[in-house]
Amino acid sequence: MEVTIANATLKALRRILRATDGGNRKLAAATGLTPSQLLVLREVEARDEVTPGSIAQRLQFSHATITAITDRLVDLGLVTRTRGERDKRQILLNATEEGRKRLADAPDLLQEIFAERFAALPTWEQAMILAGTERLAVILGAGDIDAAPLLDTGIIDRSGVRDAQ
Amino acid sequence: MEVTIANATLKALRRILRATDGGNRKLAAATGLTPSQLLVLREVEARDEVTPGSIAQRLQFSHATITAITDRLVDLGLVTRTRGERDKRQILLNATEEGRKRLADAPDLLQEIFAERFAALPTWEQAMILAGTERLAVILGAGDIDAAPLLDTGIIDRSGVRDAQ
DNA sequence: TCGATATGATTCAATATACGAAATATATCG
DNA sequence: CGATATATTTCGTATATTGAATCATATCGA
Repeated sequence: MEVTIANATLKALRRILRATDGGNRKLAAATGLTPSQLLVLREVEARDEVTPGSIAQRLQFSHATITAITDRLVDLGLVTRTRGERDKRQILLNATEEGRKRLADAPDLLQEIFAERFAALPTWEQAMILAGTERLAVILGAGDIDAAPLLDTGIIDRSGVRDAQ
Repeated sequence: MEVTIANATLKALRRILRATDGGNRKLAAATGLTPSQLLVLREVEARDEVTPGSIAQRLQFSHATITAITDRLVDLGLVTRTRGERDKRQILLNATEEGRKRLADAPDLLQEIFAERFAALPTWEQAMILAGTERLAVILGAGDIDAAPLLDTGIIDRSGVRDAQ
């Protein structure tokens, strides 16, 4: 059964995930935040006026966890809580100036790595990598990739990946 | 300087990281382990006779953390501890049968996703994605990509990012 | 050989993470 | 209005994570 292309891609992808993995901790440490705090702060800053619930969903955390982390971020003065006006059950989170600054100051690890190595590649190769990576992002991200259904409903039985050839 | 390609690639890469991120938690939950435990167990199973220290280094965790997680894995009967003979300060970790089984049973989330979506692509596109992804893995992984030196000593080309603190 | 120092691992204390279940407040629907 | 659903928080508990201190073994220099 020819699984080679998919498998090789998976293998490469795992290497990428592995390589980029440890960085998060270091990065967070550099900002004086924990990885989770950084994650949440990023989410809040990216789109203002977010509710804890939406962050929980997006980050695959429980509401309780988001509440706890938000508590800390508010204590640190990086995020503010406001009661929603349209719907008073909701809480709206916003990043403070300090919060935004903290994020802006955070060194972008991937960026650094790229600055060193990606630029050295010939343009055609850069273009190829871009194309492949974007495509992969679409595949993985398409339709709000939620692992839940896959895991919950019992793993897809198909053991072999069909491979055009 | 054409930063655009690098930037677009970064953006796509972040989407990938984002998409694959939540999965880890789900995956771990599905195996009855925590993400960290799964991470360590994988490491132990991959190469037998590993020392806690090497895992700590490889995973960017402190020794204390590895000790704690190992305690748990031993309690669960998934890993064994043995004193090293060559060097009696060392502890050698091995995965038990049960440990290996647990890993084998763990659903491979990326695999599942690929089974559904990757196979649907035309071969030429699969090939392109593979090429790009592998190249990216090399770039990111080359020379044992350790975030530490980059962050700690600010070796980076001083193009703009200043170290936070 | 001995003593100084280095290394590998653990223990300890403190904080943060993460969750489910229950509680609270508000919305919405009939 | 009352029933039910939704958004968030509170609470209790288990785990994660770290730095500092500790213990045992290695190794190096004289």
